[in-house]
Amino acid sequence: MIWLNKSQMEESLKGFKPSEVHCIESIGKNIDPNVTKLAESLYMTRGAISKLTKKLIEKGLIESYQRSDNKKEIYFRLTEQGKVIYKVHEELHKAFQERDKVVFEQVTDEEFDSMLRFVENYSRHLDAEIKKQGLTVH
Amino acid sequence: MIWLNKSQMEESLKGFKPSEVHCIESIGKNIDPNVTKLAESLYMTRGAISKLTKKLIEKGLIESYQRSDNKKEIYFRLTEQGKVIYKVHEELHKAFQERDKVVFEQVTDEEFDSMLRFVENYSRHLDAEIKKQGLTVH
DNA sequence: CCCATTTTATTTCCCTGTCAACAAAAAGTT
DNA sequence: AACTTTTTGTTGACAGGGAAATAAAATGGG
Repeated sequence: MIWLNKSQMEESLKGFKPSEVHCIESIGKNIDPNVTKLAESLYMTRGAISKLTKKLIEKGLIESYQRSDNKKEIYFRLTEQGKVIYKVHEELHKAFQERDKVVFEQVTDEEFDSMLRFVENYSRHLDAEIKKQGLTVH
Repeated sequence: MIWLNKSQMEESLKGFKPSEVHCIESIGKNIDPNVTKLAESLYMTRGAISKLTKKLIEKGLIESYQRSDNKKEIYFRLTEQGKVIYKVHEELHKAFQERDKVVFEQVTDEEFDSMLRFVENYSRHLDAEIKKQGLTVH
């Protein structure tokens, strides 16, 4: 086990695009993710995911596999190298959370609740408006 | 003066990309905007603005002009056609505000203040962190 | 079982915006 | 004034991602 500090971790992710890291993250977190699942979880088109996974396979960070009872869907898993990136990203995420903790700690429960309530409210409102008529939101 | 309802306004903006409308909006709001000013206000590179304005000129929505005492900077203004788009967008914006008013009215002053305070706090924190060391935020 | 429909993944084409190189003008320095 | 540096705008190469067309497999209905 090798321990890296924050800048070392950042350095080791330097060679990868945010979208690639996000894709690795999503593959690591989901169970049996396929193109469609990844597209939904990353809010991208299947076409984009198809290209992204292809690139990640070429880089040796992920690999694809199929089920014996399904010749259509293609699933992905992390390679050992991919798992390293996944871990580094996860640790880096924690480090940033730790760094920013002070700000979030100052927020009281009441304040947090009211913010959450507002966001949920607005979200519900927009969903309703979208359903009501067109597709535009703003 | 012609009055349009919301869907009619949306329809009349259909032929323009969001970036184009935003650019028109920014040109309409700023005084003597040049490429650099627009780039800053729209958080885009000068290259992107240069191409965008070129396209808007071809479409006849804006026109460029120079100052007699400055042969370098190029300013933009809306044409009559551009002003129409500007107005429609502005009205549409108001319409959406009106539509969503109910949600925002439910937020009390205290709640609003606490949200604002949090955001300012976080923003200041991130600025400080960026200054402190690298350029990364997350 | 067979055909129509749906789901899934891939590919091609296209558009948008960034980056880096460049040219021209302005500003600063000596 | 003559130079260097900075600012400003433009261009071309490039990459990322969306839309639509396509192919292949799965599902559903008769």
